[in-house]
Amino acid sequence: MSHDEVLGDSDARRPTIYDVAKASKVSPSTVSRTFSKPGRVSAATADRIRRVADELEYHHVPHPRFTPTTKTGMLAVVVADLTNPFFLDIVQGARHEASMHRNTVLVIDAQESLDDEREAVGRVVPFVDGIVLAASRMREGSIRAVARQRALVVLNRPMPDVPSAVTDNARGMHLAVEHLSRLGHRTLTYLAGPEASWADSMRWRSIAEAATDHGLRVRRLGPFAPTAEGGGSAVEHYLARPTTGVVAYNDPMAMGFIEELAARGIRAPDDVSVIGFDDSFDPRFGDPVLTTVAVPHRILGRFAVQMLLGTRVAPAGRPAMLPAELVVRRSTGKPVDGAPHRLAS
Amino acid sequence: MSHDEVLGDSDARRPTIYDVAKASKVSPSTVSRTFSKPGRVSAATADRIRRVADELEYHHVPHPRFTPTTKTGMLAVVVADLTNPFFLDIVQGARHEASMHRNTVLVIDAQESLDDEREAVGRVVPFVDGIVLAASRMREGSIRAVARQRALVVLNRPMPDVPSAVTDNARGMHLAVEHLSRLGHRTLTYLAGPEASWADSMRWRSIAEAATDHGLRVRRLGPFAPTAEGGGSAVEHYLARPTTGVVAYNDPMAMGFIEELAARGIRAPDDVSVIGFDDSFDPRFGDPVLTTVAVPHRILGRFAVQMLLGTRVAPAGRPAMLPAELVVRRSTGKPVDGAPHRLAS
DNA sequence: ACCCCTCCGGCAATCGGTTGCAACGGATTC
DNA sequence: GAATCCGTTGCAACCGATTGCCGGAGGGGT
Repeated sequence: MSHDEVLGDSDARRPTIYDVAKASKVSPSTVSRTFSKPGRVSAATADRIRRVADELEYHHVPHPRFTPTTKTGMLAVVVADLTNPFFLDIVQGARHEASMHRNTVLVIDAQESLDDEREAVGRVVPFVDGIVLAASRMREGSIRAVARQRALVVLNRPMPDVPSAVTDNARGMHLAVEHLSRLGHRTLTYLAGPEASWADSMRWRSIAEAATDHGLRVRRLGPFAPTAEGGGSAVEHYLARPTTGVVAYNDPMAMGFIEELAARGIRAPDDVSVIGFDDSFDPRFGDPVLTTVAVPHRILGRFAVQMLLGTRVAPAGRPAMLPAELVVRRSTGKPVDGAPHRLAS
Repeated sequence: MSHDEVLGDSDARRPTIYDVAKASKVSPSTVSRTFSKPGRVSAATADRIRRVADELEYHHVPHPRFTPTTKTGMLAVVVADLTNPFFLDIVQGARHEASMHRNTVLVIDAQESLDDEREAVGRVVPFVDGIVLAASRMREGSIRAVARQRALVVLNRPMPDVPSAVTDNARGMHLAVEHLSRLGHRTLTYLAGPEASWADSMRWRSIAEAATDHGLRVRRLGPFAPTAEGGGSAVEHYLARPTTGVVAYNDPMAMGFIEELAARGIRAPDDVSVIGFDDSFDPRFGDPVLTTVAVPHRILGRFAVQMLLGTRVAPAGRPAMLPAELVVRRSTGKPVDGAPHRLAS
């Protein structure tokens, strides 16, 4: 991480108090005091200095002895996609907890891009007291490197020896499969999310295990983008070999999937049962309202900030585990006779 | 804005390279090189220094000659409420444009709180190259003070002599009223948003004008919180003296209003026509899908960043004006006979 | 034995704004 | 006329990490 990568070039240099001092024939300290100690400089000289400063386009920014060791009261929260309400909730939780301790949260939307994430983290690291990576796509090595520089908490991705918190994906997936099994489903499809995501591989592994436990068959489809669009694009592949039950990597995918099905005249839960993950949508919206595995998003964000600020001690060495539960709403039901075969195109 | 307000107290001082140097009996420069110039220091000394640093809990942060004049490649976007998709879109537009110029966007959610906004802006200002205030609640004086320090763009609030962009609220409101008038509505209610918001007073003024032009009567209700909850809480007051047409300060309020009505057995558009503002919701969701005044959110964000980076020159002295249009969806229709009187409780 | 080159660590300057201390000059007071 | 005081300004140190330059130590070649 070289100089130029971190900070932009300073070719278009702004003027300094020294320039202003020279131009107005006073010492730099007088210029400094003009701006930062009102009244400490005579009105006449202050006026003169201000005029010169305006001319030179010197803009004064309060510069309270910022050194690499001073605390700034700012925390960065890096998310993969701000338009996913799941992350929005994490941010809200973090923000709330931070403001209780008079800290400011800076949100960074990495847009699922590894490069953007790395660059943003590199830029922000010298200026914040701590960092929350809410769903990092970075390599473990890079994350550890950051952790050596600043207080860091990783969410939704377990990392030994780095403070981290995850939700109990295995249990959540188990509940989902059990629910589908009880309803009478025998074949499932898993709509996979980003391959770089720990949660995705964890969820796939868990659904496979749970399916075996319940004597069901499950198939993996994807990867797709973890968005409504991604879910929609899964439909075509799905219809080649449909199943009565579908579990998506996350809620936006599940919703996009249901919509695209509806556009083709296939309805949930009548023809297909669909389960999402994260409980990220406001249950007042959507049709049908999505059955989903709920994780305590807001608490995750709160947790992370508490760990950063030292309010809560992280369990040493291993990630904290938060519970998951199944929220049964109206996108799941009993499979109809003949389905899914009548769907096959 | 004093020292202590801007940066947190530094009582819990972190160790410096000087501490490490003293403890490992080398000069500070050697410590510096150990971390920032790999290979420049012999493996033996480097190891020793690293061990001492670990012991003292010195964490090295690359510190690329940061001075008040260096550009950091970071831009701050301050929004009033991140959970409002309207702001989310502005952020996306800003983010996209910024990343095209290799800049990073830091999002700050002020949660409609003046204090939080002021504090956050004060903290972030020394470290960013520019700031976008997407819906500031701050006083004009404070905003101007910030503008003197850093490149600044104000959105949704016109400010003479400060670069700003607004949407054509008057025209948008005119279209909304015209639409309702054509459908046959004769009485309207405006659900007001935050009083500190310029957009709110502008929208109220515009609807009053437009109503006069079309010979309608309009009443103002509020202020309410600019959220779904706020809209819901408006219902009670509304029902005391209902009208057939309702225009809300923004979309979340309109949605919350419709929901709460539905909970009481009153349906839009059958019993009441409701229009929102901003077109912030994904039209795939919601029931009924909201008729709303659409403003080009994403373009606003893009615009702002272009003005910050100097890619686009702002019209001097006065705010740039972006067009608004009416998106007719399904929350508006002809008023039924007898309505609204049969609603009166 | 001499020269040269490389490797390594230290000295000191630098960045830009802040601040403790001292000096200066005019006005007031004895 | 000298002592005192206060408001104003300048000098120089400081913050913490980086970096150009230099010099000493050690190795290899002739």
